[in-house]
Amino acid sequence: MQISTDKRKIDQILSRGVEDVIEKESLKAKLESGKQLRVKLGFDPTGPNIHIGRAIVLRKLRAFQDLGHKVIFIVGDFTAQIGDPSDKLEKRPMLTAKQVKENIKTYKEQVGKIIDLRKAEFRFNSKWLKKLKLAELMQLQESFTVGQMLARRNFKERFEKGQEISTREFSYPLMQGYDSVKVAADVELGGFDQLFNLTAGRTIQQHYKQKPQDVLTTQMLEGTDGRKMSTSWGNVINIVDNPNDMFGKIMSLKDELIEKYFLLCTNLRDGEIKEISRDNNPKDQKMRLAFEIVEIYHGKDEAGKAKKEFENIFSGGGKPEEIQEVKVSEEKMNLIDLLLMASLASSKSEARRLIEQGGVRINDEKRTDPKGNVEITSGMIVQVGPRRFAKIVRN
RNA sequence: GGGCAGAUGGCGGAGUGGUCAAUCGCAUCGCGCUGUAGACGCGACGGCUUUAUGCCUACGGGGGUUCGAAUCCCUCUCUGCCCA
Repeated sequence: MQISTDKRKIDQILSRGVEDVIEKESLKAKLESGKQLRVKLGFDPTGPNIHIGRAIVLRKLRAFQDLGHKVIFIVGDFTAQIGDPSDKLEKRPMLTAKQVKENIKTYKEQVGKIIDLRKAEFRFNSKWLKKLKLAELMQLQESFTVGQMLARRNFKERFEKGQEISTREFSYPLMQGYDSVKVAADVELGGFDQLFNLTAGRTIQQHYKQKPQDVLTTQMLEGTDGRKMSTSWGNVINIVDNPNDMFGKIMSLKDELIEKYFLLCTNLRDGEIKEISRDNNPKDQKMRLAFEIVEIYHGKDEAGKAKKEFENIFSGGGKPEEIQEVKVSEEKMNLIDLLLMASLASSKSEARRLIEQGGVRINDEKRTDPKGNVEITSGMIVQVGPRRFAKIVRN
């Protein structure tokens, strides 16, 4: 495989969406040398889905691959169980083997949406970490002191706040570093929150008489509401989200984040992004952004459809093309029960509240009587709020 | 091993014997407005019903005191800090 040393591409790799490079000169020289590099990236499958925040670094990995370098993707199936303390200001729970297995199911497929797996190494770190003997682990532990560990910001904060830190959490960076040794990485990528783990890899490689890897960290992407992107916050855009959801979530993005999303999540050139943000109001910028991102993961056709759907429902107040159908056998039903049956409310109290607050419509007609009965006709549309629909089908 | 502090709703965090289904903030949901599911404003936000000064469940688990406990006592579990 021919290695590209195109200066502009290298420059782009080292700058766009990049937070920090250690050591920049070294990495630049390596890239320009024309030698094939071993570029490592690892994800712990702590959840079943990869979101577009994590995709940033995957896309960066892809950029290395496009230059002809060897890409090594590591699934942290073992480390996921240990729990990476990096991004948490609280203790990270350990996952069970079963949970991890469940999460891994579609991982390869998701990663394959971004990098070319045929040319990549795809590895599981349980393969070597599981076999690690206690004596070996101790040797590994010898490479770090408690002081060094506590220098890390989130450990320090937790320590000072009097929150717990288990020594198990100290082992995490050691294992990640050991991965680097095992795959003999020249470069490791990661989100900026991974900085400590990544540089730990350098220390550990040297401990094992390898040359320390260079480290490239990418910028972190906030979730749609401006807070850290996190599944538990519900502000996450997953790369497997269906086109309509993905489009809609991007439209709900905080205005201040538009340009950042363009830079980190799309392939548009820097200049083009500047033009878009100069010439359009935030809504239209977001329409474009949403289109670009959906296109990356679902293709142009789907992106076009999602755009239309969005305009139809939200700009036009229409209904979606596909509405979930609910089968009903009664001729007449209490409105509350109908909402429950259609999963448009999770309890009777909630259903009642929705009705009283004027959020419920049947065939576009507002219903405000919580005790009211509804004549069931096949094909009738029950709507809650602006965007939740169900189609009733008699059987 | 000893001492001290703590465990409250999805999260943070008030509340120290009745007026507590529990102030407030975040998140969520509805309505209005609009540039959209953005921003802003208003409202709701445990469940159930006979919608009521109604019933049930809930303030880490169990037991007790009391007419009455998230609040007091005992005990268990978990966590933090300090001493050894």
